Amino acid sequence: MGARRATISDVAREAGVSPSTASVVFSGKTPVSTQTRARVLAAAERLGYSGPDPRAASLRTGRSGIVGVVFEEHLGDTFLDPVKTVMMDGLADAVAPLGAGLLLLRDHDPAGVGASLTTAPLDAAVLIGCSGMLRESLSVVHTRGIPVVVIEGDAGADVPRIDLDNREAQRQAASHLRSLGHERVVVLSLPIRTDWVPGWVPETAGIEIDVTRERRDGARDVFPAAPVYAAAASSIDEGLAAGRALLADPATRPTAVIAQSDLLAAGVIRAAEEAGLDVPRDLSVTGFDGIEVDGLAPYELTTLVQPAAEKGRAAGAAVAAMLDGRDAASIRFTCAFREGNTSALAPGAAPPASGPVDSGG
Amino acid sequence: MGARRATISDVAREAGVSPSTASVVFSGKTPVSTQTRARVLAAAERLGYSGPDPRAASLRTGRSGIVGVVFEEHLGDTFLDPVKTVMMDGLADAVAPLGAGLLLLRDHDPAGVGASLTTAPLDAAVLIGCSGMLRESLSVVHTRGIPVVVIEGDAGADVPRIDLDNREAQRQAASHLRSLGHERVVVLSLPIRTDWVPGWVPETAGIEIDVTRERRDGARDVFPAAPVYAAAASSIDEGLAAGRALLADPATRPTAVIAQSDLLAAGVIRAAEEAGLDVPRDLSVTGFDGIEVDGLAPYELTTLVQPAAEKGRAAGAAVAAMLDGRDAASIRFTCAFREGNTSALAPGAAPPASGPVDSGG
DNA sequence: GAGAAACGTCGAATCGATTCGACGGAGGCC
DNA sequence: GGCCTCCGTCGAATCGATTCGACGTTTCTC
Repeated sequence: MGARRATISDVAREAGVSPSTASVVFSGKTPVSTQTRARVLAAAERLGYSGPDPRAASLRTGRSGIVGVVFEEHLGDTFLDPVKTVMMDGLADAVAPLGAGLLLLRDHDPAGVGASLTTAPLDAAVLIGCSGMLRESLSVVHTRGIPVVVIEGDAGADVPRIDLDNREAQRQAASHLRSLGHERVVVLSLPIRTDWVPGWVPETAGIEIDVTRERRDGARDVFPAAPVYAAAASSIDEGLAAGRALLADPATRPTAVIAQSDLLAAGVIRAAEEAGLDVPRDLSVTGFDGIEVDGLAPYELTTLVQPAAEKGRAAGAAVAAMLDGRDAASIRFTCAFREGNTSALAPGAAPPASGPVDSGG
Repeated sequence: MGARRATISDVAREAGVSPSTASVVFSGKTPVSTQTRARVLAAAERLGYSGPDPRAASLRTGRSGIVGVVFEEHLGDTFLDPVKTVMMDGLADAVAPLGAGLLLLRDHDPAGVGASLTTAPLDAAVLIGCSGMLRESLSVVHTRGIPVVVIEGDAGADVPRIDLDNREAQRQAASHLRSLGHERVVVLSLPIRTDWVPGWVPETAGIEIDVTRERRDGARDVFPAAPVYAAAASSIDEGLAAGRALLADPATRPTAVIAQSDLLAAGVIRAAEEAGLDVPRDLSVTGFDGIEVDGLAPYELTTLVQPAAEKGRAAGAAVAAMLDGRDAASIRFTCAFREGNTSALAPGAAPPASGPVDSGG
């Protein structure tokens, strides 16, 4: 009954060796004779000892084998986004060899309690696209002296970051549309800040979320006057709702929509179908991300393929480096333009003189 | 530079109090005079002390604030399944008030290293549908003396489990189909074991995965001779591939497919469309889960709606209870039958005498 | 055969905080 | 005014493992 769990000292005593020797048997950091090892293991078996207590070990070694991943949203919302899912997978792969696991953290802790950056035993932290609370999270992590890497966000000079050439990539898609003769183009953007209600973005409004701003800028490089309609999230449903709004008035209807995510683009295509428009004949739509959107067949989005898994892996590698005492470089990944069948000549436009776009090669 | 991080003793010394008092200021477990608190906080501020080291605290208290969630698959595969995603969300909600976070763990650790059940500082563990490694995981957890909850899996008598009335629910859908006159019915099942290659399941084959077996049994209660074709995973793509196989030969083609997940069902519907069949006129399809399948409109699946978020929350509640020293009861949730527009009278069948099914009320 | 190197084991210090019984002083009661 | 209570603070023990220099033995080398 009152059976306190066995400790390594108990095992050592049972095996007739010192605690240090027993410890070494489990950690393997120092050679131990075969018979000693066997004796210790047998003693452990007898006592039902299942290896060193991770809590005690982590106090001594200063390592817990835990990498925190900080999201700003509900987990459910996060994992609805295939890009994040794939990225997490890459991240998990990359930290596994470190002997580390991923701890899910929300930086906007509703209750005030809850495992958080402040109280979790972390070796390192990965912040994902948290533009809002980013500064706050960073300062917590910083005063705790925990290595940190940021994916898709600006964290200041000395924090390695992993991001994309959002602006350049989006510019490429926009050029593609321009070369197809499009002029009435609308940008359907991701939220411009957290808790954004879908709608047109006033020119005077600041765009707090980096990704959104960068992609918008890329589109504006080509279409300086393109209005921006921001959705509340990246999903087919949001895209559908936004698409309905954008396509409602035939008089002002755009000939092309530059969506900032594939899911939004898919929603716009559905909205177009609803409105009796043919994609791409009546409306061109471009996406962003390059994921497989279920249920979109036979459409293949014209989109920018981002290396999501690579991003995750790079973040993991950066964490590994910092844990090793080396310092990690920031990495900027490049998206690949992929032409699908959702973009075509603008209605009434003449075919372009040259190739449609500087898409590759 | 050699700036060692400040400890609580440093803070105490700086504030002119004892370490115990300083500790209490941060934990709030004992009343402290306002001025003492202020002095300690000021000292902490001065020294850049960001609160007690979680590692040390967890050694002393025996609590780490971490709940492990064990999957058997790749994270990416797991989160592809909306049911799991939603469940995780419920779980996250339920453990947050405990001050706990979720640590993602794969029980089948490829490298042998990697944070695992054995080495992570866990307060409790939640095992999800891991039928294969389940026993092994359980024994690890058990010798470590960690409370554990199992979702969708049999873990023996003294482990609380959260699951569904899979068999009864599936039987309900099958009855529905029978009452519509269907006789040539095929079960499109989830994998029958890990690493399963899609194909017909021989009658002699054992079904290792509980969910798969229970749902099959439910279907067999109504259609004892229904053949079973098992997919390799729950996804639209897998459903599509399976659907193609099932519908290939017009001579043997079923009039109804009982799919064990909504995603599989969606894939079958796509396959039917490809084959020029009308759903539900030529083919009825039922799903399981009751999630929103993107891109399936205008179809609304006839399916069994399971309370996924509730399951997660229940698991969290069970964990909370066990951490409190109470013991947690097993819970079996009930699915709700929902008739959509993907099931109809079997081709050439007479309308049923009574209502179509004992669906509710 | 003497000295050196190699190998395995041991001791003792240490990681940083928490906890609980003890203790001292201030205020209340009779 | 003396005694009792209450409240806040302090000491010291403890949580369980790791680490590294020291210390025999044994084996190898010249």
